[in-house]
Amino acid sequence: MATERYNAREVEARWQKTWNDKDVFVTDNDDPREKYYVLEMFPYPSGRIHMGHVRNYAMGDVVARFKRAKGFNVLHPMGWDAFGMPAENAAMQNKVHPKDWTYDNIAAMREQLKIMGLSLDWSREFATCDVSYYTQQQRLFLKFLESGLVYRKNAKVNWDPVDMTVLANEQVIDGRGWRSGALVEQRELTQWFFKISDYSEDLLEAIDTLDRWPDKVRLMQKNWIGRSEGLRVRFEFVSTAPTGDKTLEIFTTRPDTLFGASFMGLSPDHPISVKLAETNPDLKEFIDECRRVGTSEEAIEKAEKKGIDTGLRVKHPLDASIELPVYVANFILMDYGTGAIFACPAHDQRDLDFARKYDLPVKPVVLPKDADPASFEIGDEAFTDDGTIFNSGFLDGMTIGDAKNAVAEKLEAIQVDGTAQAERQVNYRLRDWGISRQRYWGCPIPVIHCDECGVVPEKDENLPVELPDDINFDKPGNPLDRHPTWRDTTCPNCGKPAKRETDTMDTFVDSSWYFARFTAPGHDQPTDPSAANGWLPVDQYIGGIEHAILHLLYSRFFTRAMQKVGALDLKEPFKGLFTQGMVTHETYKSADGQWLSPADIQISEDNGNRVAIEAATGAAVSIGSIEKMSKSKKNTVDPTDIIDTYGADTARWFMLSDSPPERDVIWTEDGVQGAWRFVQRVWRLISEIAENTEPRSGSLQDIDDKGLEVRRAAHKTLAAVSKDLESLGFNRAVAKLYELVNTISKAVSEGIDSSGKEYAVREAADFLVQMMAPMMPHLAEECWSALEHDNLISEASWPKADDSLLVDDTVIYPIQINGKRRGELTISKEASKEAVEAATLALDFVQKALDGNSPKKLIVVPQRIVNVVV
RNA sequence: GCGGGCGUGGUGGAACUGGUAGACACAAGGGACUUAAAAUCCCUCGGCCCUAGGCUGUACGGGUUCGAGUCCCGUCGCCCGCACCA
Repeated sequence: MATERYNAREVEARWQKTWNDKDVFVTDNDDPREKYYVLEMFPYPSGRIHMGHVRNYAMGDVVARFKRAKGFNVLHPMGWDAFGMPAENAAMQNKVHPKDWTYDNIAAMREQLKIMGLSLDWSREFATCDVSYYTQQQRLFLKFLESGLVYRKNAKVNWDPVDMTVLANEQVIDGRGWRSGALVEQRELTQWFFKISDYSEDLLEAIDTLDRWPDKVRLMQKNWIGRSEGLRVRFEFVSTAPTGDKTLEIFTTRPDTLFGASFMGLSPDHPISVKLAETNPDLKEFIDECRRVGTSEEAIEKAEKKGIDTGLRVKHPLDASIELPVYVANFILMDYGTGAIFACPAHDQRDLDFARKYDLPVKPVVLPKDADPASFEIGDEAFTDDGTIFNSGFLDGMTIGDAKNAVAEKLEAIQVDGTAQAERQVNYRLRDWGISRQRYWGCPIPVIHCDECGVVPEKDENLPVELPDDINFDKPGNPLDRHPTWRDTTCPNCGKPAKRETDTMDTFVDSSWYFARFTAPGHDQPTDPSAANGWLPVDQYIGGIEHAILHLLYSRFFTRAMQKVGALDLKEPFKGLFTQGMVTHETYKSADGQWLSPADIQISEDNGNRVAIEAATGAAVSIGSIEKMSKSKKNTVDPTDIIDTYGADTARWFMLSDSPPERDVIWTEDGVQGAWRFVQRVWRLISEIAENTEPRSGSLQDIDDKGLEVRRAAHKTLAAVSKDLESLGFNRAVAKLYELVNTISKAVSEGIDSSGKEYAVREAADFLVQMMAPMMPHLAEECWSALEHDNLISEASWPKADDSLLVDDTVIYPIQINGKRRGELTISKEASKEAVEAATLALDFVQKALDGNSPKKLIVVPQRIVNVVV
C-alpha cells in the first residue's frame, strides 16, 4: 500500500483556504439556533505569539468547534489589547511611532494565529487602539460620568522625577524607578476614579452565583473585596484636638474587646497627626520617616512597630474614669476604616508588639476555654481565638458574638457631641479604581478644563477625542502635555478657550468591555443592546490565572455600570471561566553562567543520564530546572518554528495532551515528536481504511463479535470524549482517542473479513475523525475527505452514541477476599444479586479460602465488585 | 503570619458519587524488518520473593469502613494568593 506521508504544511494551508473562502466561521447574529459564546483573553500585540497563546487558543478552539458541531450558533472572536506602555518604550528606544509599532505587531501576530487554523470569526476583529473602539469607550466614560460612576479626587502616585512619569507599584523597585533608577517620590495628583466601591457588596454576593468559575478565583476575589463587619466608635477627647475635633472616630471589628483598650492609634496621614506635626518637630520627623519607608515593600514587611505619643487623651466610652493615650503609629493605614484605631494588645498581635515596646498595659478580656481567669496572662503572643469575655464589667461571661452586639447596642444609644457614639458599619478592602495614566498611548479621557466652568465633559457630537499622531518622545514626560496645539480647545459649555485633559485611561478599561463590543463590533454606540443581551454572558471564558482579580473584577464592575447606563442588561459577563496553566520548559546554562536557548543545545544519553552540549561549540551545558517559558531565561520555543516543522495540528495536539489544562505543561521535544507520530499514524490508519472499505457499505445484519467489539469501543469512546470535551478534560479525551486508534488498528490488521466488520470499522473511523476534529481540524478534514464524505467536517454535526452499545452483556466482577483481590468472575449483566453470590461461592479460590465454613459476610456491589469476608 | 491547593512508577499523568491503583503517553530495554539508518511493527517496564503464584505499594503516622489514592485526625514537604485591613 502506497500511502503518502502526511504533509501537514500543504494540507493545513489548503483547508484554511477552504474555510476562509466559504466563510465557515463567520457568525450571524440573527441565526436562530441556541447561542454559545467562547472567548479567550485577547492578546497584547507584543510582536510574536508564544506557546502560552498556542495553548490558550487551542483550548478555546476545541470548545468552539465542539459546540459548533453540537449545533450551537457559536461566537468565537479575536481582537487586540493594543494600548499600553511597551509601545511607548519601543518609541523611546527605537524611534518608531507607537501606532506603527502596534499595528505592525498586530499584522505579524494575526498571520501567526491564522496558521494555527483557529475557527475564529475574523470579520469581528478590532484593536482597542482603533479610533472606532476608543471613541465608543469615551462615549461610555461620559455616560458613566453622567450617572455618577466617575469622580475626581486627589491621590498619591509614585513619581519618577527623572523620567517625569508616574510609575505603577510594580515599576518601583527598592524605592527606585525601574528604568531611571531615581528615588521615587510620592506625589499628590488629581485623578479620575471609577466608583467600583458602589458595587462592593453586589460584586461580593454575586460571586456565589458564579458556579462555573474556579473556586480559587472566587476566593481570591472575595478576599480582594475584603468585607468586614464592625463598629465605628467616637471617643471623646479629654480636651479638644488642635483640629477642633471633639471626638476621635475609629473603626473596629472587635468591639467586644473594648474593655481591654490600652491606647489609641492614628495613621501618620491622619488629619490630626498632620496638624500636630506642624508644631511638633519630632512628630514631623517621624511622619516623614514613615512616608519614606512607604515605597519599599520589603521595608514595610519588616518594619518594626513604632509610634510617638501625641499627648492627647481620650475617654473610654464605657468607663469615663479611664483615659487612653493617643499615639501616632506607623502600622495604621489611612485609607482603611477611619485611619484611627483603639488598640487592645491582649487580643491583637500588632497592638501587642507596640504595647510591649512602649510599655503600655496589656489587659486580657477574652478567656480561652478551660483557662483560669485569675492566672491567665498574655506573653508574646496575642490571644485571637474564641473564648469567653471577662474583666469587662457588664460583658463578663458573654461569648464574643454576644459581646459585640451588646457593645454596639449600648453605644448606639449614647449621644456624644450630638450624634450616636457608635454605629455599625461594613467595611471593604476594595478601593475605587483610579484610571488616570499620565501617558500617550491610551484612550484619552474626554473632558475639558475651563477656567470659567471647571471640569466639563466633551460633547458627544465632538467625539472622538483623537490621539494626535505628531508626537515625539525626545523628552521625558507625557507627549500630550507638551504638544503645541492638541491641548487647546474651546469649552463645550461657555465656548471660551480651554484645555483638554491630557491623562489617558488605564488599559484595564479597554479590556473591561471588549467582550461586549464583539457582539456588534461596528455599531455606532458602544453596544447594540439587543446583540449584547443576545450573546452575553460569555459561556466559556479562557485565560491565565494572572487575571484572576483585576481584569475579571473590573469587567464585572463594567458590566454592572453598562447595565446602569442602558448599554446592556445583565450583571455578570462571564458564566464559565477557565484558567489554564503555563507552558514551561527546561532551562540550560553554559559554564560561564549564561542562559542558553533550547535551539542551541544538543541532548544525549550517557549511562542513563541526560547530558547537554552547546551545538555550535560542543561545550558542556548544565541542565537546569523547569521554568515558565521566558525571554530572560531563553527557554522559549517559537510556535512558528514548531508549526513550520510539524504543522499546527501537532502543536495543538501536544498542548492538549498529557497535562490537565489547568496545570502547567512541560514542553519537550520528545513530546512533540510523539504527537507528530500520532498524526502520521492516524493518517496511515484512515488511508488504509479508506482504501480497503467502501463508504456507507457493510451491513449491521451479520455483525460478529469482533465487529461488535469495535462498535462498542467506538461508541463508548464517543460518549466519554463528549463528556470530557464538555468539561474541558482535553488530556482525558486525548488518552481515549489513543485507545480507540489502538483498537481500530488492531481490528484492521486482523483483517476486515465480513460486511459487519466493514460497517463497524467504517463507523469507528468516522467517529474517530469527528472526535479529533476540534483538536486537529486540518488532519480531520483531510481524513474526512479521504473517507469520501462530501461535506466539511467543520460543518458536520457531532455523532450520537448508541446507548445500547455503552454497556456490555457481561460484567467482570473482581472478587475480593477480605478486601484483597483474589480473582474475577465473568457473569451476565442481568444476573441477579443471588446469582452473583452463588457463582462467587462456587469459585475454586473462594471455596479454598472458606475452607468449608460459610462466609461471615458477602458484599455484592451490582456491576462493580464482590467482597467475601471469611 | 493568614487563606487556599497539592503530594500516585524513571517522567507527564489516569482512576466516575469510597469498589480490580498505575489507563494513555513519554523515556528506557529487548526483538522483527533493513546492507545500514530513519520510519514502522511486536514484547518488557512500581518494588520485593525462586516460578505457579505470593507479598508489598498512592509523602509519613494513626483512624473510620467488608473495602481508602479517594473520607477523618495529626506530621512533613511543595505550590499559589493576600499580607500591618484594626
